[in-house]
Amino acid sequence: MGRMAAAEMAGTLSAPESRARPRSAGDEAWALLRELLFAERRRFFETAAEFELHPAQAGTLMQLDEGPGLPMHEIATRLACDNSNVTGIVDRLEARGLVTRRGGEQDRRVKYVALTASGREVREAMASKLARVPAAIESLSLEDQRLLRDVLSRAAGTGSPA
Amino acid sequence: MGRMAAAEMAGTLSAPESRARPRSAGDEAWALLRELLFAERRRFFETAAEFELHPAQAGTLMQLDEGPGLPMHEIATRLACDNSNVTGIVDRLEARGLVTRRGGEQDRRVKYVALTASGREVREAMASKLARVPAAIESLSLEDQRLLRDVLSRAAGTGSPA
DNA sequence: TATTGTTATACTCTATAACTATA
DNA sequence: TATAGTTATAGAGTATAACAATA
Repeated sequence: MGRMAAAEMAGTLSAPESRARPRSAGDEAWALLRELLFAERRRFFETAAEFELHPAQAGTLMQLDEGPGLPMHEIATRLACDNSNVTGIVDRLEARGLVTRRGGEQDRRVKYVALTASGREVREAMASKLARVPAAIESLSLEDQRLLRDVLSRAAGTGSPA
Repeated sequence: MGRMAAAEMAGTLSAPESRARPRSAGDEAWALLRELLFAERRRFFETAAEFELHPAQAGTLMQLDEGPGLPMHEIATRLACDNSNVTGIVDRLEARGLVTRRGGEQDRRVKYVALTASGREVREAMASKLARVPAAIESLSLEDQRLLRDVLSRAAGTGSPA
C-alpha cells in the first residue's frame, strides 16, 4: 500500500493503557467512536493509495467541485496549509493531467484550479467509494440509525463540535 | 501551528457536494460522526504541535507504555509503516532525550525502545489532554450518553468496524 | 533461509522567507 | 501597503532496495 503511514495513523491510535480503565457511558461511547474513526481514516488513505495519490493530493482533488475551479489560496485554507504547499501539490496533479491552472479574469493575481475530464473521473471514482456509509452503521436497524442521528444532532447542537 | 497540514486534514474533509443531497438517517448520522472525527483529528495534531512533535513522533510516544519498551518492528507494525521509517523517528526522539534504545538480551537482533523520565512526562501530559471526551459528547445528558454507547455497541457488534 | 534493524536513495509534504505581479 | 502565487531552502516522513548481524 503506497502511502499509509505513521503520521496518518497516529492520530487514530488510542493509548494502550486507556483500554483498561473503568469508564463512564460517555467514555465508552467515545472509545467506540474512535474505532469508527480509525476505520474511516484507513479507508481514505487506502482509497487514495489505490489511485496513486498522496493524501494531500486526494484531499485537494476532493475539494474541487464542478465549476470555474478554486483559487490556490482557497485550497490552502481548506487544507489548513501554506500557499506555497499548494503550488507543489497542484504542480503534481497538473503533471498527471488531473487539474489545470487558469488565470483569473477580474483579479489577475488569482489562479483557478479546475478538474480536467480525467481528474473528474478519478474524483468521482474516489467519491463514490468514500461516500459509502460504513457497514457498521448501515447494518443498524432503521430505528437505531435514527436514534444515532438524533443523539449526534443534540451533541452537535449543545457542545462545541469544532 | 507547526504541523497541521493538508495530508492530515484531507481524510477528514467531506466532499463539497455531499452536503447538498437528501439523506437517509444513516447518511446523516455518518455525516455527524465525521464532524466529530474532524474535531478529534485536529485535537491530536494540535496537541502534538504544542509539544513540538511531529504526528508520527507523537504517535510513537503514545504507543510506548511502561515496561521494557517495544521492539522497533512492533512500533512499525502499530504505526503501519516500514521498519526503516521507525529508525528515523526513534533517532529524533532519542536526540531529544525522550526515548532510549536498548539491545535485546535473548534475541540480539531486536532493539527495545523505552521512555526516558522526560519522555514519560511528555507522554503523560499529552495523554491527559487526549483522554478527554469531546465537549460535544460530554454535554449530552447521561441518558443520551448511554443511548449513544448502546447504539454504537450494536454497530460494532453486527457490522464490521474495521 | 528468514528476520531485525540500519543505511542509501528518491520523492512528497511542510514551514519560513524572499520574491514578482497585481491590487 | 496588502494579497496571490512562486521559488528557494531546510527538515521530516515515506517506500524501496541493499546490507550486516543474528536467528
